[in-house]
Amino acid sequence: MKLSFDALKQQLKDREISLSHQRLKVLAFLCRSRGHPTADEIYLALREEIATLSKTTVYNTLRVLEESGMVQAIGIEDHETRFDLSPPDHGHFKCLSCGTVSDVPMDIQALFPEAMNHWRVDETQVNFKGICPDCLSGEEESK
Amino acid sequence: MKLSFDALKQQLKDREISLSHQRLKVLAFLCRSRGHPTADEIYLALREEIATLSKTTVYNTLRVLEESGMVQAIGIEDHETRFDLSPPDHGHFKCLSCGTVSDVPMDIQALFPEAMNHWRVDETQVNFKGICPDCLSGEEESK
DNA sequence: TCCTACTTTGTAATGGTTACATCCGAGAGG
DNA sequence: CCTCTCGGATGTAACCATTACAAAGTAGGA
Repeated sequence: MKLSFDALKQQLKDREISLSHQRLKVLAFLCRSRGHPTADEIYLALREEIATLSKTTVYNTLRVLEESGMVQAIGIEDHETRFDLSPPDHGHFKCLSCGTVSDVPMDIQALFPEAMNHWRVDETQVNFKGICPDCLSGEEESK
Repeated sequence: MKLSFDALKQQLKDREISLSHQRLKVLAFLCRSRGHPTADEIYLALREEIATLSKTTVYNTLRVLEESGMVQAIGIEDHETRFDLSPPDHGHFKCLSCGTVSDVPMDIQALFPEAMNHWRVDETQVNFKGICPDCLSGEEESK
């Protein structure tokens, strides 16, 4: 369900964000990344491609992408922000056992109560925590 | 819709958590607090009553209360955890203008997709961000 | 009173994130 | 080519909420 890299490049152009080498790399990594990487994971992975990459650049880039609406910061964890490229039409589930963060398909746009129509909602996040099927079956086996 | 302080004290007893002076004070503060205070706000407020209060104690207490299920940690902000005493039958809304965090009544228990019945869900959080009515009307006036 | 376990306290460390000063590199204009 | 300019990239240092740890206090039981 991810957008293609070329489509993302076009989005950058449309928003008049210059397509620097580093920004394209961060975007490409988010594009091919299955999970929801942290800033540090992005930094460590891209460092192999760009030896001079700075962590500040990763944070700067993520902030630019977030402000432009192309990337969403997920606050499902206590001391780490994860980043998601997908359009915000789903929730997130964090497994407390293995730590994986998965997508949960659902219509999060329809959640805000209509009765509160005097509020302007810019962003909606739905976060679940629990145990994923893999870890659940593992627990049963170990009994 | 908050629980009474006495009911909370009884909950502590039921869970075999000793009712130390500091823990009762933290609980009482959460009880009479309208908003969703941060650990630091709790610390600063209670410091006037307990001069020797340590920040570590506040964090320890909040962790005990959270693990017992009496308090919920809200991760709606980037670098600050807020704490909520109320039962988890509502979402939260953070105003990006004034920073207030409000309750949003809704049935968050029914959110998880039935199709994912192999997942064990322990916790659900729904976080909205946007502009509250007060700030919206303020913006209009300033035009 | 002594013993033991639990709680509180204060300080030091941790670690993700940001501020800031500096450096680089591409494009504009000469 | 040269130089000027400006946005982006870099690295270091700082920030700050949170946690680890060790020491000191406290309550209850024998």
